[in-house]
Amino acid sequence: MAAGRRIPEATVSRLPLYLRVLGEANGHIDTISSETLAHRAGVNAAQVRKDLSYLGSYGTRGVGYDVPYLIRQINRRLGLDGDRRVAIVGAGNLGQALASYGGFPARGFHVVAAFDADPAKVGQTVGTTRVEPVAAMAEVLRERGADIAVITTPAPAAQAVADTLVEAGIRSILNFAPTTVVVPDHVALRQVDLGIELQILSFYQQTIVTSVAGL
Amino acid sequence: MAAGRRIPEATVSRLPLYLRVLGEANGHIDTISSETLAHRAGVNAAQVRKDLSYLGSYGTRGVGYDVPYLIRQINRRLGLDGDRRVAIVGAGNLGQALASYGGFPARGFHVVAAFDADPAKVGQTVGTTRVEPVAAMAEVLRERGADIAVITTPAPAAQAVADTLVEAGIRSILNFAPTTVVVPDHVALRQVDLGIELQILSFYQQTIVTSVAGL
DNA sequence: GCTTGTGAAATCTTTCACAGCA
DNA sequence: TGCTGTGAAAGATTTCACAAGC
Repeated sequence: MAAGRRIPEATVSRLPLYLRVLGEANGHIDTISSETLAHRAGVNAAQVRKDLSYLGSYGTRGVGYDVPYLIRQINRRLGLDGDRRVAIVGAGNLGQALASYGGFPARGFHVVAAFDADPAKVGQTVGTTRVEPVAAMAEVLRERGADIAVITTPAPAAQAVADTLVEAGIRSILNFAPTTVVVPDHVALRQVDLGIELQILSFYQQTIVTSVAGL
Repeated sequence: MAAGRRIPEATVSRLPLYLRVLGEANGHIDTISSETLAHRAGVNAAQVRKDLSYLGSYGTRGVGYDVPYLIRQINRRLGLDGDRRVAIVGAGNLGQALASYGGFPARGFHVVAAFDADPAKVGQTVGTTRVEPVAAMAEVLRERGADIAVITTPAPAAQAVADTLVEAGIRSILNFAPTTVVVPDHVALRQVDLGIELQILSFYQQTIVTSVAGL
């Protein structure tokens, strides 16, 4: 295979999962086999080897993969080596949960702004930032150089918020509002719907250990 | 194809998405074509037809699918016709966000219990229930007949909580804690990791409109 | 005429199995 | 000897394209 190849989508969706397992192993062990990594990630060892082979030949036969080195390679290939600046729109419970979520800084995601339409919320502190009024969004986003926006507003507000974000130059949006938003083609959008998670869980009443997303 | 067949996993993961689109259309239109449904769900029309064909032949040629009827059929096939009783463990911001999330009752998910280890939180009201102490978990779960548990605790507490839930007879667990928990084979587990969502979003800086989960 | 339902083709993904190297 | 890297086989999923039915 070798380093230059385009990575299949299915592989991309598993790499962050490997990253999590590797992060947990890092410091405890120097080297990890495809077998162990696969077991902890809940997938097949051949799959791990094939997935990693799309990045290049970073393992050592007879030994395994060097943990910190592999972490760096995956991060690099996923474009996660630099830091990302995240803005949260909607300072309700979910917005606050995300703003103060400790796992973000460790992965290079920094919450640089939070917004809310409710004047009572403006000025409050969530995580490490102050809540700003939605009216100031375009200006604040530009000032602080936000890369990614997370929508945690009620459904009726979501589309208008998305429009404003796109106008302000945001290129990646993670939408938690329980409604679909429409964005232009150059914007990456991921819709996270917990209702759907619960429905799928209900359907699979039997052992389906699947890592889906990643709080 | 016809009704009796086993539904492919990929189809199962899309049915709740169709359900959401259909729910939004219901009341506005009587009938929907595979084309329209596909467009709103962000997938291909042939895919919608193939997916729905696993449920049986519920469409009408030249017309489309009857919206309320199709909703009932999908719900029935996913085993979502009855109500589900949900318990939330961890009454922090995320737990509170879920407890008061309006989309749950509409989909038949009722939050019947909430727990927290912090004595200061016990007795508070989240959504429509009172927060109970973690020590009372087994008893309260049985009393209220919870089917599904959602873990929204900090990472270090997650495994112990999962163990208690399993002992108490819970068969489906949705885990939001940023760590993997291990459960016996008869328990359905879904791990939702927002960090992974953000990482994948960062990688696909170009138009990828994907519905993943469902808040 | 319009839209479903579905075999068949094309594509993508996973798994196997083993040669190759430390 | 042990474990990676990878072609090739097997399996799953998606897309095509069109006959069938309203």
